[in-house]
Amino acid sequence: MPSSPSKREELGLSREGRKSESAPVAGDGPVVRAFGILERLACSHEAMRLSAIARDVGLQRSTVHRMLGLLTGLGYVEQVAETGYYRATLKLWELGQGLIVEHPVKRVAAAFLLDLHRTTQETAALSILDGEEVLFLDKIIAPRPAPFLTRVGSRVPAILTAGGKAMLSLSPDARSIAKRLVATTGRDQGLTLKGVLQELEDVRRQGYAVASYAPGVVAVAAPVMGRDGQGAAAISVSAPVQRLNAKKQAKIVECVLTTSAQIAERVGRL
Amino acid sequence: MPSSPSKREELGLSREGRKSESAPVAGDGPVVRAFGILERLACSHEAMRLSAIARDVGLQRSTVHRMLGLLTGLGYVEQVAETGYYRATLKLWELGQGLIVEHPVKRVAAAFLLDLHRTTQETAALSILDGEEVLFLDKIIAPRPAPFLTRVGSRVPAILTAGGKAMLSLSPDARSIAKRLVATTGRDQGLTLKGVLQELEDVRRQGYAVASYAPGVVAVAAPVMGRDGQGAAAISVSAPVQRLNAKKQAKIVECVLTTSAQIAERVGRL
DNA sequence: CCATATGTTCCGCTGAGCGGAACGCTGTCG
DNA sequence: CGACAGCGTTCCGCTCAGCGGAACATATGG
Repeated sequence: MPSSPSKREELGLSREGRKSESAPVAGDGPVVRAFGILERLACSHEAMRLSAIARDVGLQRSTVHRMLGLLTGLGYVEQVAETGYYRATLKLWELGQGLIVEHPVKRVAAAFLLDLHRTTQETAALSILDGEEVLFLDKIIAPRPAPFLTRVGSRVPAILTAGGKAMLSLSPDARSIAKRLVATTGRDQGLTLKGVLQELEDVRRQGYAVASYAPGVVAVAAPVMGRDGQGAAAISVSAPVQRLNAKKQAKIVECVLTTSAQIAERVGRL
Repeated sequence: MPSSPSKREELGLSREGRKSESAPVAGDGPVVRAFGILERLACSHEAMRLSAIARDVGLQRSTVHRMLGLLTGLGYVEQVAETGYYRATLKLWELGQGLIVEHPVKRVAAAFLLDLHRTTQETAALSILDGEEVLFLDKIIAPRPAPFLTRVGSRVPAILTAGGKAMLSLSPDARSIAKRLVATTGRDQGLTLKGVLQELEDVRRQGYAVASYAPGVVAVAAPVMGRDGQGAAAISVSAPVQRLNAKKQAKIVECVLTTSAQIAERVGRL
């Protein structure tokens, strides 16, 4: 019954383009353009001048001006009073917050994540697999935090993180995803398809994954099994190598495994 | 010299309309309609059928169909495979998360909020004043949480919360805001303009506010002074009345006051 | 002072979006 | 079983929202 043409391409939030354009949306319809402008603004972190936006999205200044008027009317954008620069408001955040609050996995996992943090005294995180990337849903950072590269709401290529490997190890299309990932992001990491698949197999067998995405911090992750046997999500504990020894790592592995099982059980019977 | 016509009306996220329509956006341009549909979907919490959306938003089914196609292509919406229902994706959340992470006040306040929670052992929250409403930016909930009505990302009429009063007490247009609020939401609360203004005056003098928005839980809040002397934000501590006595409340007041001063100092010299 | 870049307004043109109508499908009721 | 109702989807002619070039006003600054 369903169906829909629309090619549903990559999300591609282009994390903070600094001066890179988020996408030349010229040639599309008004709706696409409006979102292009809003996204550019949302990624910017600072108020932008009209012409900067126009340049980035590749549209006429007059067009951008009108669009910004619409977006302002809708409450997604505001002008800084003195400078006249444009800036995204928090309305987007409000909307998004309403979404995440209702997310079933994140909902039940929250409490367990807190427990996990308390017993290990390290950073605990929850992530899901979306396409070839891992999306961080929640994170409880340790008092003395390690220099993490990820934050809640950010994306990372799946094979690079422990959580990503954990979920990939249960995915039926792991092979094709791994292939593409090795070809693209794995290029400079020196990853081989064979090696990756072997590792995923190991992960699947032992039930947890280990990885070091940010330099100097290692993460241990276990998949949260959905009722379909695939990995619905992954929980992980990350700690700087200095604070880690064989014994502590073993303990963390154990905690992560039991916690993931508990979450899976609660998610299973929703 | 900025400028811009656009009336910038209420945000009005219409928290979970259940079956109320988020807005009859018919008669507007494509951009406004697209956002209307997306908002409706984002507030829904469950996947919706095409015709339900069309009814709520007051548009032709064919129109909604095309719009949903666009939104799907952009990655903001997806179809549930089996049922064909439509649902908002987490892209909105990702975008919003990028915004909030960079929010200056929330950034510096986060650590202090955690301290505040640790020393008081109760729920600590950070809110800002937007128009006549208070918007909750952050919250650290106590282990045994009280039955809160608010969540991060939600809005509440300003006079009803401790944080709102704290910020209002420093606002130059407190009078006009209070007037409108008393007329609307204060109607059933039995608030009088005179009483509210008197209370705000008291709050301004003593530097903190007390309120009980959710039944059975009282909150103590202090404004975080911006460099312009107005309240840039407010921090608050909430606790169920059972856990509260005069001595503990006094301690909380003290903690909240010192914390707000510390944050203000750090925010001031950014 | 002119030169440059910006934000803003104006206006004729055009195609993206519009919505009525029709089609295929799936249930449901008589 | 056929009639019916509601749904998602597709088609198509119409039209107005959006388009962008051009002109204008207003800073910056050399």
